[in-house]
Amino acid sequence: MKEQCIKESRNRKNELLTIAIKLFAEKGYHKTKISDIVKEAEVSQGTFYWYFKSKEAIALEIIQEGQHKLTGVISQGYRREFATTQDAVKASEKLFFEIFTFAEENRFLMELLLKGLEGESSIVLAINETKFKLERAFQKNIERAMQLQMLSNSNNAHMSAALLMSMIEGIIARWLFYPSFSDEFILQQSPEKLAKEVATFEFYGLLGN
Amino acid sequence: MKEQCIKESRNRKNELLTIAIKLFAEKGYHKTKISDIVKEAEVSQGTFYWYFKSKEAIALEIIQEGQHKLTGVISQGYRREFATTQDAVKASEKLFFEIFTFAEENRFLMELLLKGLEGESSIVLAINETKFKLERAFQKNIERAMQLQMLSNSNNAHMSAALLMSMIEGIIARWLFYPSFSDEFILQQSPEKLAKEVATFEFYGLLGN
DNA sequence: CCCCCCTGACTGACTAGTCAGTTGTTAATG
DNA sequence: CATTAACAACTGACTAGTCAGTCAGGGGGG
Repeated sequence: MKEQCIKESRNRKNELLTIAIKLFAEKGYHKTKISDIVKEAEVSQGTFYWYFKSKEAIALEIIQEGQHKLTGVISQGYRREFATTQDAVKASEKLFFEIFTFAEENRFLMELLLKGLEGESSIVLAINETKFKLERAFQKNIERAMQLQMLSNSNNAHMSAALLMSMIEGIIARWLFYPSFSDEFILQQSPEKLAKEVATFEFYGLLGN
Repeated sequence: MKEQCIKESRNRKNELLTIAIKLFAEKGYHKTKISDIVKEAEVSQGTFYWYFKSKEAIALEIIQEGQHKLTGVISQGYRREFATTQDAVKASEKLFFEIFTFAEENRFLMELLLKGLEGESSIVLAINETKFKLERAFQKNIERAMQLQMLSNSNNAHMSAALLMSMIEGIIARWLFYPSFSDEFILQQSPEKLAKEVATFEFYGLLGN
């Protein structure tokens, strides 16, 4: 009975979270009213404030959940041992594939993390922290590859990580959030295809392949 | 006298525009109040509405001005004739240098164009249009290089343009808008250095150079 | 006297957050 | 078994603050 109660309440909270993620992503933080959220959840406004201290609080909870999930995805991708260039490209491709798949499955969450939420500064901070962690993971990976002599030491890991992260961000944004933006080309691609394109570009640039 | 009058009024309008650009970039669209803008311009709120129909209107005017300026910068960069790879890299570098310099000189405007303004949908639309035009210019450039046999036809101009644009966006954002983000590394770079790094990566990827 | 530029107090809509009260369930007590 | 208490989950009308946009009026040049 008690179990039942707790379970029920968990669901309520999750319902609210899910709806909030969707609405924030669709309409933006400011344009999403608490009244919109509770209307869609079919609860009263008071109920919202039973589960969340404020509008800012629910946003932060969303971001933190997202950060946790995302870091889980990329933490798999750390390089451990030497590999051939071929293997390295394949490994990158696999990591990108996983990121793109995650993005596709968590479209709204991803939209929030990448677009930014434009809310209170605490929210912006939390989002930047998430991006920062991701970028650092890429950087570590590149540094490791340099140590292992897989990449020339003339590479700048910081810069390359930033460029890589930018590409991933940009492709996901064009792919998922801006239909009608890139002439519907990127829109139609599968995660596999996108991962392959990005990984190839990452290693070989315009001239290679 | 009339000249004088018109000139004066032009100045007022420009003052308001400049201040609005700065505040929108610094605090975001929603957090910038009309009262903030007029306070800094030392005019009354009524004056603002003498020059602009609404808050949305001033934002749109800002975006459109920015779009015009920016397209001016990149329209120089169109490729006309065949060049060696070396020359192509140099040309890219020069274009990026110009874009980065423009960004540095128009920091706030650039921040608005890249970060997005999160305002009314008409504003978002105008911004996306601007980005779209830029990306198309890159694409045209790449296609031209392919026609001229400077690049392999296995390149995907659409995709490459998107990746390139993403890199530029990302680097500018890290460089100008997020101090403390990238460990102060990118922050300290000159436009020349950044242009060189991006151009190298563009052509050679991680493996090259 | 008109018109351009400007004033700033005011209004009205909007919305995050509150609160007094309701319901239903479990637990303790006599 | 009835009674009481306690509490968690929920309700929705209400408040208080915010802010885009208005308007009646004022000066000064032509």
